[in-house]
Amino acid sequence: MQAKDVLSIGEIAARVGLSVSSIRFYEARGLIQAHRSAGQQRRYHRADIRRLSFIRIAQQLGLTLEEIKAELDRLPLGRPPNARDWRGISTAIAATLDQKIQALMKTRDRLDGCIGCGCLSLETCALFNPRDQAAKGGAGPRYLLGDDIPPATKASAHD
Amino acid sequence: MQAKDVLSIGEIAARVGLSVSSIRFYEARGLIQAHRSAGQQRRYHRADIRRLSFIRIAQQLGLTLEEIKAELDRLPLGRPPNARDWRGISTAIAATLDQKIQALMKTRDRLDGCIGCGCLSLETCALFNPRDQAAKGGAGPRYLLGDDIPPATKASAHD
DNA sequence: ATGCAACCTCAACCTAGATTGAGGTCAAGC
DNA sequence: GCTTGACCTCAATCTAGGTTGAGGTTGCAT
Repeated sequence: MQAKDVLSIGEIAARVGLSVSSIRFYEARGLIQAHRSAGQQRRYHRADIRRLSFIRIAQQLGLTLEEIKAELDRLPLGRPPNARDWRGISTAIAATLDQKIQALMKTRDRLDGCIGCGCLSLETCALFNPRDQAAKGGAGPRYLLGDDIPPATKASAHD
Repeated sequence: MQAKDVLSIGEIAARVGLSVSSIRFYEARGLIQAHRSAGQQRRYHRADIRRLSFIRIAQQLGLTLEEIKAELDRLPLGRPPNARDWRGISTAIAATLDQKIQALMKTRDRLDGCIGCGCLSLETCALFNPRDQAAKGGAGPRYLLGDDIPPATKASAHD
């Protein structure tokens, strides 16, 4: 297990369990950079393994690439990040996760109330109220989980 | 407030707080049906208000349209669903939600362990382990939340 | 010095969940 | 009976997060 300091994209992909195409995609999105060989092939440092692994984990945790980029942008520029740097941003992400869990539990409780009260009877039900916008605007269940709520859409619902 | 029994798509859209285009989209996806006027315009029944509202709520709860369709398909066919029918599927959804919360909390705990153990040190870390596939395969954070885990992808990671 | 796997770019395609626009029809009020 | 807003279909576009393929280079081992 010789400590190889410079890796090709295929090598680093195998190391972190990502596809080559994803890594190029992340580069296009600004989450990672590579320097190039004389023939324009991407070359990575050992430290990039950690960076890519972090991306993978953060995705498992439900963060968008935008969010992940925001965290990564807080890493130091001049030197490779150390354990403390990583611990810092992991802690930040744990907090984000907590918020998402809280939001989900709150919603769960509301649903409970709705079921309990013989609800789904409209008008009185918070979940059924059209003015109670939450799921509009993007793909996926994201708003629900604690992200920005987009400004109310046109739905002129005067029921 | 006259009880109108038949509604146009614009009317029902306003009632439930959805856009007209979404409702057509849901129809294309098989979540709702309309009968048609002589001139091919969609006509909805009062009972469809509840159906569409349910779709909205279930989305807020983070279900995909596929999942929502699966629930709706369990409603009776011959008659309009009653309160008990709705209560039944709401309960089912509460259970799904619980699973998602559990999964999220478990992941949160794992992250905690990782931070605590001075982790992010690779090799030993469960979250950092490439073989620990979870976020691959589709869009969004969905697998994480307890959905099907897709079969392991090619990543030949023999680190 | 050559062969071939791995790399390069760029464009097209994919799913989910829609919105927007073009071009055309319906129906209700005056 | 005509105007006008609401409706119709169908195709294109969008975001997120990628994959796939075409067509063309690089670079390492023999």
